[in-house]
Amino acid sequence: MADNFNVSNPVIRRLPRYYRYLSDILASGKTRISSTELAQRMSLTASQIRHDFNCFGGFGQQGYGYNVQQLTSEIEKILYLDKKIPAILIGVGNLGKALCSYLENDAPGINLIGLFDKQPELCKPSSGLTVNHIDAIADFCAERKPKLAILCIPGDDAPKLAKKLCAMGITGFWNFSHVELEVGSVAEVENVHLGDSLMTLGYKVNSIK
Amino acid sequence: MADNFNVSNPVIRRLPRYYRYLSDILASGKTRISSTELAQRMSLTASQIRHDFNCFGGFGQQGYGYNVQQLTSEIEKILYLDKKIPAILIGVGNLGKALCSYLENDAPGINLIGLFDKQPELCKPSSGLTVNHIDAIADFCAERKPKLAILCIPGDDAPKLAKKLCAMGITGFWNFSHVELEVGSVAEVENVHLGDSLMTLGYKVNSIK
DNA sequence: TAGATTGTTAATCGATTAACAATC
DNA sequence: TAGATTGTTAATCGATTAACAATC
Repeated sequence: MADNFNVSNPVIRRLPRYYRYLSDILASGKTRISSTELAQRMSLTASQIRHDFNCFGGFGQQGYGYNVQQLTSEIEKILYLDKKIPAILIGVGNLGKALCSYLENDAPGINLIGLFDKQPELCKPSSGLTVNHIDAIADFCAERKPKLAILCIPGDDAPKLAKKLCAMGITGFWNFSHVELEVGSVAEVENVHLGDSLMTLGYKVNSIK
Repeated sequence: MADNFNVSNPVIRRLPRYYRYLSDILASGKTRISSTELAQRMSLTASQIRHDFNCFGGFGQQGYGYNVQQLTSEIEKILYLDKKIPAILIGVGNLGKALCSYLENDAPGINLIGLFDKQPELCKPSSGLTVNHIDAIADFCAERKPKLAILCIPGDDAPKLAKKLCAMGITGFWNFSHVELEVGSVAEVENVHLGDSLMTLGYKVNSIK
């Protein structure tokens, strides 16, 4: 109902997790669920769940709870999973290939339309898409108008390339390079810093008494 | 100096980022830096930086700032990057292979000692390690005592396997499967939910006015 | 109607920021 | 000594939790 005009980052980051759990619950055949039960399953508080859902208008019914089907589909809409964002992937190395097969199968809200690499002849395209030379990217963007770029390239090259891609109409980056992009407010950036994630885990494992 | 006895999660999650930036600054030849300058570079507040560092005892000097070399090495110690945690990787598909080559080259604080798959004969080991059958994992753990497991397997199999691995002495999971593990308090879990990350980005990109 | 459970406001908690005395 | 900048405490801000009236 209401649109995302006042939604905090912590809430946004919880939405995909709600969606995952609710999809499973829906698949299990359950038709209704209360905030209390969902909270138990997800290790959250019922209060937080109701609070979160109410950012978007409230999908429940007093005395009943939430209809699983309806709630799932509402969150699906909030996350725009029905719309498929056209995306390109740059850097078809090991990681790039892994992401390709994920994106072509069950990735949510995205449509991979182009692959690019500095040395396309070295990349065996396991996917249906051919790998283009990176110099072809400007023409490709002008014609096909991708909105999202997935960066699987070495860190040093990433910031410069990102800036260029912004000028070509890219408004979102899924960044797997090990550095941070400087794109100001013209694009959204989601960093997947595997090194940071691993160091955090290492810290915790080493800290176990 | 002081040990990690009262460090909040947000602080822990910022440590790897500090480490990345400081390593770069060190490599650039700069020998001292103030909290104000570091804050500008990292888009943080100087206050937060001083606050964060003081969780561990304070590494600066009034009137001077921080010695880059010393600060970097302190954070390196805090993150235990000198210790290499012995780790195994399970599921040598596209993603598993990508992580292998990352882990064998420049991954921080980890030492990959074993690879496992349900169908090892189908996995071309691009690395120096051979791929073992997953049934060999118990014997391997008994002998080599890995502490960390990297799960690159389908979601459905992950929770059951994780539980078994806990019993084999694993105390940390780097989880790339799309479900959450239930390991109670016997192990640390760091989830890399690529789907969640992508949905968050999709939400933001679609929300741009 | 009575019971259940939401939607929503108020209270609490924790993290971030500001301020400044300590001190190099 | 004067200037700079930390370490640390206090103030602010925002997110989470608790409480309860609304209502199905």
